[in-house]
Amino acid sequence: MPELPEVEVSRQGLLPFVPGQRIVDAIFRAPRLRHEIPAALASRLIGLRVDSISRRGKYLLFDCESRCGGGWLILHLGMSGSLRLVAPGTPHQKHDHVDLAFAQTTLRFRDPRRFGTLLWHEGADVERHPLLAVLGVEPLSDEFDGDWLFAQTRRRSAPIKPLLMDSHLVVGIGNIYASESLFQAGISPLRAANRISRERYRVLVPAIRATLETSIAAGGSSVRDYVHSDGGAGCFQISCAVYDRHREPCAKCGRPVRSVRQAGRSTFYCPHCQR
DNA sequence: CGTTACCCCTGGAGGC
DNA sequence: TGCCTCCAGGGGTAAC
Repeated sequence: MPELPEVEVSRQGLLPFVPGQRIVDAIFRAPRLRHEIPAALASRLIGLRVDSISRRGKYLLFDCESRCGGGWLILHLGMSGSLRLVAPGTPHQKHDHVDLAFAQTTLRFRDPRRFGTLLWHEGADVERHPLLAVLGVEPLSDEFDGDWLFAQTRRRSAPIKPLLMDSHLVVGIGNIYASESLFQAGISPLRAANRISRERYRVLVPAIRATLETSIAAGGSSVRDYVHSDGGAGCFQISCAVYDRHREPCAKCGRPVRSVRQAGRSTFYCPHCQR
């Protein structure tokens, strides 16, 4: 489920409850998610205080006293991961793979498909972790603007849509918001990135930013429900203009939305409104 | 170097 | 009801 907005909203949901708390227990019920979970990780974590929670792309970064002998817990929700805060002692259900227990609450990670990731980085410099060091710019940062993306795509002949999803270029834009942003900007997802004008990139980038920020704001209004509920990601089913609307009428022109496959992922767009 | 195919895994939807 | 196929909001790696 999670794209950047879901990860950010999850982070915001944890902020009032987790930072400042000490890990009193760590339970790993699966030997591995995407990566193997070191057998010694639980004992390494117990006793450390979570000082802050930050985000890089779709990774959540838990600062566990990293500047005084600790390190960073790196969490990626993958395709089907979700976080919840539950009362201590709450029975776990299927696919509840990780518990981080604090004095008053337990952070529980559920991930049916196990594409998620849990990693430990010893020491303070988490940005130098191999998986983080190669990441591109944050889409909500000032650095990410139309001129920058135009410059970055001069030698890229791939279609723009899979490029927007390339985390080595820009992080956090997943399959839904890539389609939605391109629809808002009126750009065909099939168009080669190096055949899009600077002016159109100056429309696309704000469209991406607006799409992500709108979604964060919508999720943010129900943050408590999200992190505290055991329901799914219902609050994130923001109205999509084209995503998952194959053959439905386009909101702008009424002609049918088309679905195509690009780099193994479904793309939705309006052939009439997007060029 | 840039681009794409494949793979990891479980579950739900729909066809027969 | 069961069985099969396909699909799913991610991303690292290998091969072209």
